[in-house]
Amino acid sequence: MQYFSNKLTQSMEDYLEAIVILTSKGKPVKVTEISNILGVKKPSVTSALKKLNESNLVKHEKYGDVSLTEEGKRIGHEVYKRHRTLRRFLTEILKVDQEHADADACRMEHVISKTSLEKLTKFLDFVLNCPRGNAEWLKGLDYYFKYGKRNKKLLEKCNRKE
Amino acid sequence: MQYFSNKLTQSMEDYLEAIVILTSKGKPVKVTEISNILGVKKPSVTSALKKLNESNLVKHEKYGDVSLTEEGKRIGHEVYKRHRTLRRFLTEILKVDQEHADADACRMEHVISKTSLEKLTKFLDFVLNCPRGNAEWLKGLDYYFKYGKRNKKLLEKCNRKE
DNA sequence: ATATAATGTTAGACAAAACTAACATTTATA
DNA sequence: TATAAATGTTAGTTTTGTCTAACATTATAT
Repeated sequence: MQYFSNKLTQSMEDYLEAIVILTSKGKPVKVTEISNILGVKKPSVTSALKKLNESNLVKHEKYGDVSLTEEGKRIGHEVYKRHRTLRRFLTEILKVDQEHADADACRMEHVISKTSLEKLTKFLDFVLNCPRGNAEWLKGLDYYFKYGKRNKKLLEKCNRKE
Repeated sequence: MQYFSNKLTQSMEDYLEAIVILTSKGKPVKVTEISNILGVKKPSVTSALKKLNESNLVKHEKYGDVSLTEEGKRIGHEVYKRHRTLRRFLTEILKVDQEHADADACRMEHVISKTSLEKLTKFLDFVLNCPRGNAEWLKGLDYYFKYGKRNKKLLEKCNRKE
């Protein structure tokens, strides 16, 4: 039995997330691919895998393929979900380009609290699955991003007495 | 002449930000206070100040008070502004409590890109300085946060043909 | 089947940023 | 003003996570 309560470092979370992503592609996960996806050299990967193996988050034998334990999977997926939520906010609400959105999500995913992430998720649920009112509102936002000022037409609608 | 293009580490940004905040209180800035505000021991502060002094971002002589150079001020204020923007989003849009909002902002401020931050700023400008339409929209969001579902009354309004 | 390429590991160096313990200086106080 | 308390520094250790160089293993291809 082991205690997993000790928080993982950002770096270790990155490794787990990368393995989740690579695993989802169906092919066996190799050190080199992790190295590429994370932009670190291979010895760094070997060393990280050793640690994660000792923490029972990763299964990896010398020269072998890499896979996740149940707990590793759980954490990796969680991190990846944080990533997707943040990226979704950045691209769909803030209209940040893919590049920046991904890079930012990749760093913020390690530091946002559970509390804030839950709220962000709700926020996205609310805004993006809306019958109609918010579509209107989002249109206004798009316009504001594009032209730096409010769309008069939409504005009038808003101001008008109901 | 010196090149400041080399990115500062998160830690060094934290020190500059802390000094900005302490400076704004009017009293001379001491090592101990920086130590308290950042939750590190005093030798860590001394050592950080030494580095920042060498990079011409901080003025600090042995046993003396701490102050910022122009460049240090510039960077420190920038970081602090990022912090405030993020906190504002977390508290005013996501309704995250002060504690979490501050902690999260404190970490995210170092990793969010300029691009995303600018968009976030615009977003807040748009949403929070709105004549009326968005106030309505925000009310809906508040309700959704509170009760986990949409307010029927507000919803009807949204759906109704205009 | 063997040489070569690709892949993976080991060992050891290094940097950042924290820490503790011990010492130095400054400030406050009796 | 002498001494205690508060404040600050130095030296040295530790942790984490990189890296390079050299070596080991596995896969590929003639």
